[in-house]
Amino acid sequence: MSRAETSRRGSRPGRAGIRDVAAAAGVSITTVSDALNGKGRLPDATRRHVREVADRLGYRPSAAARTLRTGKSGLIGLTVTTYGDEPFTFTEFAYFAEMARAATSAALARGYALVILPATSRHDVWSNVALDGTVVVDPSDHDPVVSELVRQGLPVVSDGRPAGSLPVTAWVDNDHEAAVLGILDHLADAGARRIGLLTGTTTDTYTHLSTTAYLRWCERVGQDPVYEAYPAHDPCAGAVAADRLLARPDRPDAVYGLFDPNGTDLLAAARRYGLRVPEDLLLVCCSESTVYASTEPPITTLSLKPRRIGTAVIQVLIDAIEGLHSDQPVEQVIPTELIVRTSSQRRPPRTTVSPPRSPEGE
Amino acid sequence: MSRAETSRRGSRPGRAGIRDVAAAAGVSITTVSDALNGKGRLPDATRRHVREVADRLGYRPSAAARTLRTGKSGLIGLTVTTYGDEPFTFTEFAYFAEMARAATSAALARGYALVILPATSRHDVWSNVALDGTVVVDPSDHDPVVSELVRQGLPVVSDGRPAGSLPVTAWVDNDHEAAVLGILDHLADAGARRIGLLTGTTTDTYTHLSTTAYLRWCERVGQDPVYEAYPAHDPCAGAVAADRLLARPDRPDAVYGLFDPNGTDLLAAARRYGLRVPEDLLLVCCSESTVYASTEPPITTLSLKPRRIGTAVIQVLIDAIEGLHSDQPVEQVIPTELIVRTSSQRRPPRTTVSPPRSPEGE
DNA sequence: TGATCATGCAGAAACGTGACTGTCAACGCG
DNA sequence: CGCGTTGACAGTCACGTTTCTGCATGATCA
Repeated sequence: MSRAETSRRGSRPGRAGIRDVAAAAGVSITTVSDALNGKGRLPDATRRHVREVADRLGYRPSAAARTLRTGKSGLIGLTVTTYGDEPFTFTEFAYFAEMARAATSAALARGYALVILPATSRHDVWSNVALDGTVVVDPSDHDPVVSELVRQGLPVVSDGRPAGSLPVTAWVDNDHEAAVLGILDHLADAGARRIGLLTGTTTDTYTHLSTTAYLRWCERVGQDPVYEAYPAHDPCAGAVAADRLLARPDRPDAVYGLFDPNGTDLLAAARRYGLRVPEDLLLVCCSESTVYASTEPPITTLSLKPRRIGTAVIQVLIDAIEGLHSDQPVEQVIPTELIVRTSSQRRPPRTTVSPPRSPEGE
Repeated sequence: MSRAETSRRGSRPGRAGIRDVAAAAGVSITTVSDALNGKGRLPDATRRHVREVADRLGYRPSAAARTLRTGKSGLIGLTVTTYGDEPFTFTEFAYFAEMARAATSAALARGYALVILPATSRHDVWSNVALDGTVVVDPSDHDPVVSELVRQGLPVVSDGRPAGSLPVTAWVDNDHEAAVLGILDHLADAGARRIGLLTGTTTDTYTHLSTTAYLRWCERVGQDPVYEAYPAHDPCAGAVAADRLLARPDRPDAVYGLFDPNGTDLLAAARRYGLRVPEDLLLVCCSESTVYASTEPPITTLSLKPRRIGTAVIQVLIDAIEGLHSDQPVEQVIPTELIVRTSSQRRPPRTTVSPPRSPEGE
């Protein structure tokens, strides 16, 4: 029965199927499949011949059919808990962008592609895409999507240790407690007497762990906690909270801001109150943005190394997908990096400013 | 033949198939399919019953099987031309992030999801995912991936008008020429006598159109062009080029920077040379970043409205996918927005924004 | 020389769904 | 009462792969 060539006339004229290749090469579809996938036992001559014919016909195997047959789609879901309507979160934006970039790159290197999906539980979208696994960034306590995916037997790896009893397959995170303690010690070493904190009102683990570490440090060294909390998803609220923190009667002489925009917010607030940085106020914030290298003055930042996290998350997830999870632990901790700049050093290395060369005094 | 329940024992125990639902509901799989998809003619009682049983079993239709059958996957590829190894480009990063966010949101609203794919022509990844269409951001002259996709009959919509004879289905872009002319007029209105340009050495259409518009404007008003070009993908090269521009003997008294980081670069360079902004130097740059609202001084920026572009690209693409392209043009121009701040106003307290163009100029 | 075995390939069964076709009863109508 | 019509479903094929099974053919060996 030669229905291959004839009955396919109704399909896309530009797309050739495996049967067309088989007919053109004078072999069976089994041979074509084996030749192209490197399976079976075929002489090199046949293999080369089939590949040549396939190339000539512009044959591309149907991803849908392959997925249906093999059960593997090569797709990995990427989702971020969102605080608003947008699919991405606002606050950790530079972090997420870097992390997503590294994750995309790492996945691509192993033959997988990333699908951006909403954290909301929209069944119609989630169930319409065949996933091999999912990356969840900063999952909330009882994320219904995560539970559903795990229930379906899909591996789920989270960026950020899961809160509560979220049944993720594995997670990758920083040691936020150690990072905060390191910063506070760094500020104290630079001469800070009263260190304030700009934190969030959200209940995610990052905010929680960092704030707890701050409070414990304060207790240890005998300092009264000085902090302001604000809803981290509101960009304006950060500026207001920074202003409030510096307007307090017990004004801190050093501040650590947990979120990316806090550096500029605090800098602007300091200017308003006539505080010089770092002479009157030491500043550190957690950020991946490069703008803090060229602010006036440059601001010391804590990098959570999103590139490394994104890469690690993907490696762990794909290992789980391919059944290579072996004996390594399913919990991975990535070290943070403190990028020390002028804003946290009481004695800044006076940079010599080159004199302005004015060619024609204006 | 009741092989449905028995032969499926080898599959995932957590996943029920349509046959399981049919058996549990006491109907045929046709009825299940019709009931869940709203097709056929079924009494509401049967429809509700089937849906209830499906929910109870946690039935989720196989996306792969549905894709194979219907030919639609609900997936849209998103790719960006890359200048390095990373899948995303560096320079237009804030732009791309905003655009991708809006595109994701718009796609989700219509039941589609976005797949991040590399611009490189890696067949093994591209052909492993079943796409309904693709968004290409700033495609290069003769992108082989685009040609291949179009050849397969897939709709391709580009962000940025295609260079050369790239056979895209449709495109969405700003009017870059008008934007540049508007900025130059704006700077001239503010008192600029010699306006410089910080541009790129790349050959993409954005850089090309903008630079050409600048040169034409210079010719029209009789000013010698003063510009520096640098490879836009190198973050350090921007700072060097900004420095070089302000070190020239024919130093401009106003500069427009085509790329996102140019604002901070130029500001830093101006500080090095003791130039006050805006008194000695007027500054505008093209950026989507919010940091320019709180720099010292705040910098006037041109926004390309990536949110609107991302949304428009997705709408056009999905219309093409679903065959709704109707009679509207396949080329859509999104207006830019000039966000005027202190850096481009010689008299800061002036709040009223001067009208953009004066047709009776030189 | 017949049994064993590796080689090179073909046939056909799935994968899970959507859609087309067919069947059977009930019903209205002349 | 016979007949066309319609509602409510069931059976079955096809989507395009991968893969299991199996059949020839020639080589090797006891």
